[in-house]
Amino acid sequence: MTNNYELYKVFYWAAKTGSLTQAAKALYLTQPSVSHAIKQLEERIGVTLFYRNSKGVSLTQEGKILFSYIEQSQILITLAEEKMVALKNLDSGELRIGGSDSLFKHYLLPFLEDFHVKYPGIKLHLNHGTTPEVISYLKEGRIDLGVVRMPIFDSQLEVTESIELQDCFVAGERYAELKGQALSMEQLMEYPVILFSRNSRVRMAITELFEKYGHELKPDIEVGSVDLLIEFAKRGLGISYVTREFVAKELKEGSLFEIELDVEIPPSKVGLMVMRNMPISAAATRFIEVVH
Amino acid sequence: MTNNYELYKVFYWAAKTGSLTQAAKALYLTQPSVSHAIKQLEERIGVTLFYRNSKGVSLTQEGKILFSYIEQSQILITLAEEKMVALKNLDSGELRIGGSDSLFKHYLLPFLEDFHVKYPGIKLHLNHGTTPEVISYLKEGRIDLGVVRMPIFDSQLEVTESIELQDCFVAGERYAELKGQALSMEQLMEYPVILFSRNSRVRMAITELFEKYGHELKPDIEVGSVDLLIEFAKRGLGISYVTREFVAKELKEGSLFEIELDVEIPPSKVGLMVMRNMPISAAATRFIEVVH
DNA sequence: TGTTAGTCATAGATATGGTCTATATCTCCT
DNA sequence: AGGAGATATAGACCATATCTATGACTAACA
Repeated sequence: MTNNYELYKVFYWAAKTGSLTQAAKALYLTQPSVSHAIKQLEERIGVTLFYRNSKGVSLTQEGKILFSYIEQSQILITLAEEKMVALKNLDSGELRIGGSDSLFKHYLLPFLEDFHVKYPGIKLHLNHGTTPEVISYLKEGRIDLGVVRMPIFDSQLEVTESIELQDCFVAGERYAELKGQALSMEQLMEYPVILFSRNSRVRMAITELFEKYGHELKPDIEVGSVDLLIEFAKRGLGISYVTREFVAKELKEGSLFEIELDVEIPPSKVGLMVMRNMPISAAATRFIEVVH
Repeated sequence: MTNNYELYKVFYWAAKTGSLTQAAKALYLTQPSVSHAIKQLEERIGVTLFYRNSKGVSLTQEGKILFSYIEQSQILITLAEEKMVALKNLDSGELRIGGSDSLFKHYLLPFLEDFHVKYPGIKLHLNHGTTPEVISYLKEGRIDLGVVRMPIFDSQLEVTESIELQDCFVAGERYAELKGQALSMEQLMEYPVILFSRNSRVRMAITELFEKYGHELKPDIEVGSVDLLIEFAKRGLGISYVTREFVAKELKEGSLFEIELDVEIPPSKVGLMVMRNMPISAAATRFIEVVH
């Protein structure tokens, strides 16, 4: 049986209101249209569904049975449509973001707070991982949006640049002697260096910069979180390579100071990645606007 | 939002098969039709539902949410359609018959048995009552079919005549002296008469017959069931007025004998009543055919 | 690296059939 | 009897669902 489901909508309203005329009003149709639709439905399924009275219509035994199914079905469709409106209006839905812990904590946090206050119906899912992991999450469809350090070269991704961050070397009081100087790379490498683990974008960038000048930068200590980089530097275990904006507090209070180099370290940008040629959810679209 | 529900059917199949081409086959449409339908649905609800890949389509986050509702909805419609087919094929449904106990027992029983064996999916509901009760059950829609004695004069009812029954007076051995005679009404009224309760059609018929000849027939005993009529007569409590066909066994075995009158008692027919101008269920239609 | 075979998307022509207006029929109520 | 409701019917119309033909893209493979 290959019925036009539109007929069930008419049936539902006719049964619900007990009147073809009322159903027509509810559906913005004319009474003859409804009459015709009901007749057609009855013919197609081969069962009489309504008694036609002088004051309206009422369901036959079979009509009641049909209605018990169709009513549920129509309610579900109505709920579905309401849900879709909610999703579009950002009253509902979820936003899955991938990125590094440090970017979440030091960069995204205020945006996430604002967004959550403004759209409390949207569930936030934060998935941390390295840049390649975040990219693969994106490609697998496990996240809607990736937040990583630039540059990103991947033709499947659409990247929009966000703020610029400046990385730098910092140390604690133990190395106070280095304050105010501009060190050369060789000089710096005399000291114990603390770097983020190998697979990070920041680590790759500084390693490449040293290589460009013919040096191989090998850390004495390798850690897996920005917090540890900061903590180790503060305690005098060595010189940490960190993002300046992420240690703003420590620099201001003096527990860390910046060590200047005689070469310029290029700034790096934060990139917001989504899949190219893939539709983006309303929530993700709005969040990118907010961040940007 | 006033959507064409037909679009949800297309959406369902596209999501289910993960391919617009496959959905088109399932729906006996062409691929461009499906493509167009999906696009239209997306535009109307303002949400992108599918990722278009080179090997088919897959649901977006929002699409998955919509699908969770629509899937249930479509399943219900499918169940409804199957149920309607079952009703039409008499694999399912119910048949509600109103009538007197005696007609059920002595007249309808074999038909009911046959019908039940042939259509075991149809539930039978037997509602006993007097003729006016049965008629009001019909008008209230509580039964599909009424089985009563003719004649029935009610313009709202459509009556088809069934078999002819012959009522008669019977007595037991105690009144053996009356065997073989043809009594006059006066003679009969000398004996104790046992009649069915006042509101029955049979009682009215015999009362009217006596009135027509200027007699008032008043029973000495009035009972509420045909079984009691028979039992009382057998035990010699009086002369019962019963339907000959219902005491066939007793007449044959000799526990009762018929008392002939010198006037002819007109036979009465059984009528099958349904509401005029009201659709009749498939089950009721079939049952009437079987009985007739 | 071109070829092929599978996706889905688009454009434009077509015709189905849903919808309308006008009117009839019926029932109930005054 | 007449009016005010209800649904049913007939026929015209046009919106739009659907089709054909084609394009664009991707993946797999020779």
